[in-house]
Amino acid sequence: MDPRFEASKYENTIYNFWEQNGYLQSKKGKPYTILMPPPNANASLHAGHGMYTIDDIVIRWKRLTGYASLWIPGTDHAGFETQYVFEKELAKKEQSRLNFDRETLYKMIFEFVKDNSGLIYTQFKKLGFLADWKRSVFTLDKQVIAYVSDTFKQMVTEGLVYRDNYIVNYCTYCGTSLAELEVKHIERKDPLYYLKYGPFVLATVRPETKFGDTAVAVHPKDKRYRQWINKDIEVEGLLGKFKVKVIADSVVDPTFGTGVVKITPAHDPNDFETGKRHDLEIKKVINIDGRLNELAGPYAGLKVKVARQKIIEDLQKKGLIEKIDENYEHSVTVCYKCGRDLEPTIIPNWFIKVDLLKKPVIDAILEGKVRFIPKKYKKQMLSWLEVMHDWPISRQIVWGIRIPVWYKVDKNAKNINVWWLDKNKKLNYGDISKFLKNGITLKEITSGLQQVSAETGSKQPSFVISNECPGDDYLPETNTFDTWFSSGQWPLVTLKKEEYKDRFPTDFMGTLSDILKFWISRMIMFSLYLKKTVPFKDVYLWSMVADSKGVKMSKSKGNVVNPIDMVNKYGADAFRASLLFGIGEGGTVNLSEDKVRAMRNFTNKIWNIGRFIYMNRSQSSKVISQNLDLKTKKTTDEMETEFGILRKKIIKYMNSYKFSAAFGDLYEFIWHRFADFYIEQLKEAVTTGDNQTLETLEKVYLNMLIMIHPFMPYVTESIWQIFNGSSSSILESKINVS
RNA sequence: GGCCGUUUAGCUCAGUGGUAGAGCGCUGCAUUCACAUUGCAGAUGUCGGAGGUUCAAAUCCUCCAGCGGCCACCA
Repeated sequence: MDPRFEASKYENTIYNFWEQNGYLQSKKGKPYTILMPPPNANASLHAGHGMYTIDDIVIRWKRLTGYASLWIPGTDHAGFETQYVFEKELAKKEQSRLNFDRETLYKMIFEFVKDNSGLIYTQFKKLGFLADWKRSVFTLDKQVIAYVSDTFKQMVTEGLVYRDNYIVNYCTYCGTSLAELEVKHIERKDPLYYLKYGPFVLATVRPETKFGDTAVAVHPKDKRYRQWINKDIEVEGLLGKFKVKVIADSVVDPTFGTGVVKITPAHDPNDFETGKRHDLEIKKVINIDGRLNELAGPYAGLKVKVARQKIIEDLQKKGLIEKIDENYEHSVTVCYKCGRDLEPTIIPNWFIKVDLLKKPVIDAILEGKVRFIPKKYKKQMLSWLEVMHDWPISRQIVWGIRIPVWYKVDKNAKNINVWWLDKNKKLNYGDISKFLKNGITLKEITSGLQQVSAETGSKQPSFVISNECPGDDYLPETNTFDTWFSSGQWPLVTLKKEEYKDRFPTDFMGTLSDILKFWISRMIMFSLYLKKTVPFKDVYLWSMVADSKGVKMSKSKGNVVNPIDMVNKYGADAFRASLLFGIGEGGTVNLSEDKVRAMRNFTNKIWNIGRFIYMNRSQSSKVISQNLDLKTKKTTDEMETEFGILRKKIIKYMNSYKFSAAFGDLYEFIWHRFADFYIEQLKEAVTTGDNQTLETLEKVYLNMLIMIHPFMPYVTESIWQIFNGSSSSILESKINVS
């Protein structure tokens, strides 16, 4: 044995050994199943992925305690995320999504993802993950698309899906609407304009939406304005005089500004709700390209921010601005992806009614059918489920599973807006009837199709749900499902049919806490809806991996630790252990090179204990064992007793998922009790040929190796094979937990 | 504004009613010894603050403050 454990010398050989000898597959025994949270197909490993180690520890521990543990991997197409990355690549070539029809764009992204996928699995293997890679599932695999489409069909049939014109947060840059979870709120200073508005003065940060005002609201109990309620007022505006109704609504805070609010249902979520309550007209003045439309008169065609400046100047000229508060602080909703201001706007969307679906989820959590570790996430989950609104599932991007809907288009077709490229690659936009009347064929439109937006409500065209095109006179819905709509069905598409009998619900779901609401909630929801049972029993949430000071890693801060660098330098075992050592369960994980180095030193300590025993074993194999002297006997007895106690403690910790505590105790025992104390005490006896003591040392040592194997698989397996032969595996060992 | 978490050594963090702990860093000593990626010894703490419960509180309770997370609202 070398005087040092050189991880790089063993890791590949050991992993290949596991792979070639079927250790990635489950063995006989009681089933135990973990589904890997699918990373983005085109991702490469970052520090956060390191936490998948937790799942691997559980898989290995369960294997050693006699379970047929199985870890099924997969990758996610990550719709919005991936298209965003791809569009950035396009932009480098001075192109944009608008240059391509949707089919071409889809194919291009598909190729892009294909070129970049596979890397993360190679990296996972480097970390030693015992996953059954042959069973990998991609969320755009045929059977997944079919399953997800069937779910949609069933939900439509059961009345759980509706289309509606709904105010959504729309990112004019990314070109799609976002769910509430995908928006970010930031605090910002913006000017608050006090506008003269007929008999009133009112405060707004968005004067450019005033062309879409369809009411003015005051608080019902506000005495100042009581006389105006339900009356029309005449307002002098930039486009001349107009009349607008005064309504009373308790959303108005009489102490804010002047206590008067303009209501713009088309461009503000609150105003939209208010508008619904008072049955107000909806006047859209901003198009989804972020520009004002013809209702804005001379300002039509201007982008929102430009228009705002111009409008303010013009209002000032007309003397319609009373004052401007330049230091107004408020929170603004921005796109979580590109950081730009979101435009609340009304576009047709597909929605899932969640009221009926979320109830069983809440019950299951309350009944403890799904447990959360750490416990605080149970409360967080429940409080979020309570306020959960209907889920807008349509995204106006191409990278994803298309909503399998086809609109019937006949001679009288209308109420369907289309964006399409003609033969000359020129983008056309408008109601489909306009094009058909001008002699353009449906085929021409579909071959260059970018987007379809069908009206809702009474104007909604008829449609059929089908994966295949039902006929020549149909136009496909171009919206795709929200990524979480498909990944939410992950537990329902990863197992083989026959496995649902004994591997479902699965046992453990270890994932990052920041997708608790996006993903975990939806998986439970879909599973309860479709399978009438929860998808997994225990959810283990780990927090963000941060740098040594607890600061989130980011390229701009320059504090990113590359896991693969750490693995190459110090070994996979050291990197894995550094994510666990000295942390609280569910807290921030601080990663630093110092810590990885400390753990590398520990692997070396484990190795050298083995080296000591091994050297003496080969030397003393022919020496006849002596009678133990009393002191030596007492020490070995103590050692065995102490290890016995530790063993029970570790089992207890592992059963309650206290990985850090388990590893910490093993570290303490192996280094500071076994090596520093017992070996030192017994060294003389062993080196002078006391075989019996050496055997006891070896027995305890090998048992220790088994216990720590889930945490440090490579060094333990390497030593095991040196002691027991290169065809043996530590994974064949059994830890008796009873 | 609501809920949750957190505050312990220079740094990063464990600890849970009974003598304050680890890793890294620091100081001194040890070298043909399994390992210097080592060993031994040591320094550094009013355990955020104030009250309370208890024979006994870092640990349980109340209040306050700082930090963090989640949610809601912001014309």
